[in-house]
Amino acid sequence: MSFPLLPKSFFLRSDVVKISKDLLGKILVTQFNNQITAGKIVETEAYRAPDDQACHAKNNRRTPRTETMFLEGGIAYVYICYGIHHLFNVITAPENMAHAVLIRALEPLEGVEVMMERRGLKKAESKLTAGPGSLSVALGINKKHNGFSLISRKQQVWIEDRGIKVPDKNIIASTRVGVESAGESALLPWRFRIADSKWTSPAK
DNA sequence: AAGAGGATGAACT
DNA sequence: GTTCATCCTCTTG
Repeated sequence: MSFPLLPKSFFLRSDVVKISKDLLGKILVTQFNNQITAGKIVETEAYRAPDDQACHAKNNRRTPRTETMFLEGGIAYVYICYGIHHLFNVITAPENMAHAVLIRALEPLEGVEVMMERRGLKKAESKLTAGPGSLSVALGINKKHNGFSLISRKQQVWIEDRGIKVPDKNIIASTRVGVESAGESALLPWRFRIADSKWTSPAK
């Protein structure tokens, strides 16, 4: 079986909020050491420079870390949070527009045994892949994948479209997690979850 | 060169 | 609900 990948044009659109919703129901796949792990995206957050003050690249701030965000859409942005957690984002929009979608939770589909082993869990409970730090561990994603292309299978991380449609009425929008210090931007309803999924991280 | 703080998660009480 | 692990990045001096 071979499902189509999301085309570059999917990522190059300028509305990162729309893309965040469109990514719900898509399949994030990794293949490291010939082990496939895959999960349906059930929770995302949009980050949009320059106006969004919760975004690392707010006010188009360029640093060695944020430089990835200014690259052309269709690549991964992975950074370390709190010194421990590797957070996986999808970069969108054309070059020099620093937009990103944080993937916050997955519904495990393939390689569940591998994921459980990586997470040190004995059961496929929701904490296996709920929360951005957890899903990165489950899929084997870490900082070294920063900048990897998502639009081919060659760099072991990609996103498939398996034809799952998530209607608007099944999408819960709410404020983003952990951005309280971002002033007015903290109020933006840019966190999106699939309403009937048990695999998302908890409501606030 | 030093210090503060962070797009979290786990283990507590 | 609270604490804290743990370290990289950025700012300041």
